Amino acid sequence: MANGTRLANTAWESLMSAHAVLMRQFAAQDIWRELSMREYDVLYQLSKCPEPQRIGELHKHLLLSQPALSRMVDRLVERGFVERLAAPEDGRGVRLALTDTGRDVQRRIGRHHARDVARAVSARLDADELRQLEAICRKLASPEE
Amino acid sequence: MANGTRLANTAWESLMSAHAVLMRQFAAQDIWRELSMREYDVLYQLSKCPEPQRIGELHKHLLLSQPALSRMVDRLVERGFVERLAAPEDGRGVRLALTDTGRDVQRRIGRHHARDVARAVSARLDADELRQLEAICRKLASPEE
DNA sequence: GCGAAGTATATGCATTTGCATCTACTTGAA
DNA sequence: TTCAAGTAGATGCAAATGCATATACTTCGC
Repeated sequence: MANGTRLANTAWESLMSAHAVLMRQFAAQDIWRELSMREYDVLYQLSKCPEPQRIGELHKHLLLSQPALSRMVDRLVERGFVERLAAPEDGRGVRLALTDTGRDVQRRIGRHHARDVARAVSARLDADELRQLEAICRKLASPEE
Repeated sequence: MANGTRLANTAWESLMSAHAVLMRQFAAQDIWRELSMREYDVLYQLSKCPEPQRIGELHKHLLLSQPALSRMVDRLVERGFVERLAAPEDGRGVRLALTDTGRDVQRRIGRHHARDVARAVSARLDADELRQLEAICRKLASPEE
């Protein structure tokens, strides 16, 4: 294996590993009664957009198949957290918006989760490292040049 | 939200996002015919240990519930990639080992996957950034001090 | 405009997952 | 020893997931 390949793979593996360790730690917290982590993820993504968001757009940010997301939205709608709206320019499309209840739940759980994230991450990295990590991950997530 | 909290959360979110973007990209590759990514992950973890590994140990490195892992092992055993061995000092325990076939499959797919990882990651980060990322993620994955 | 090809989302169905619980074994204290 | 409490892993069952495909719309070349 070429050295560049090894370096890239080692870095990726350590990222995967950090992801797994922390996800496991967050999942163990007792804040996921009302919403599973995946459901929270959907509500969180929606909470970030001022405008109702297209399902396809939402899908890009989640590790779920499109049909699984479609059905997850079914459930969230049924539970009154999300509503489906028609897309103005595309008759096939659907836009999703948080309901007031949905926004409340997201905020409440988000507050606890953010605290857990800050605790876990800040216990291991200092501010400089956090800034470096963010910059590097931002590049990693950017479209390939 | 305190600044430290925000910084930590922003960094974590960018890591999540990088993880999602790249996982999606890797999943789209046409190399997962014989093994799903999750199955590959199990075989890969096993391939790293010279000794047969305990299920509980394996479980720590995977984002799967214990029962889901137990059944995944069932399937991998049935397909001839893994074998279950008794644990020498614990009658409840099970140790897992790759079969020769399992090792072959893991290596074959691993070769392709490593190439994809190197391509994707190296297109976005230079060697210095890779080393920083690895160091930081290693700290992140370390047990809390 | 019109039909073929393309895209956004939904649905049918088999498989996989997680939660609760069970079994079998180990440990530790009296 | 013996037995209560603890741990490793397996199993029953309902719910969530992915794959293939259907449906409803849009777009593009003619």
